[in-house]
Amino acid sequence: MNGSDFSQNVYRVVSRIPKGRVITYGDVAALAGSPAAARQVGQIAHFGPQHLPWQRVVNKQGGLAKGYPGGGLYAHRDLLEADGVVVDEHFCVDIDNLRWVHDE
DNA sequence: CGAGTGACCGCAA
DNA sequence: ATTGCGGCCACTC
Repeated sequence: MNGSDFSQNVYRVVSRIPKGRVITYGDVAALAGSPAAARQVGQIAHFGPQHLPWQRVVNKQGGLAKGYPGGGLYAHRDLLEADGVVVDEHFCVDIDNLRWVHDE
């Protein structure tokens, strides 16, 4: 039906991320239907809709996006803290504790 | 339409 | 621990 269900799926998953929670690119990709398309999630985040909370999407290490607009990690960090997420001086979040798994 | 690039992940050496 | 490679899909040249 659509030329890119994957993108549509990603939009749906990301838009469902609760505030104060984070998710990994790999998890978004897996929920979107392609567990190995984590890379694509980043591409969609950059070219996709800007009204989605991409700030809650981080990598497996809990590290923030390097290519984030505005100054990369600095902009990303501010947005995460605005959501109530704690970011350390190494631009890492407590992924093991805040990781959202499409359950709540 | 072909090739290169990219906000990543996982495995092998 | 680090480095290298393949894989996935969308976008730009």
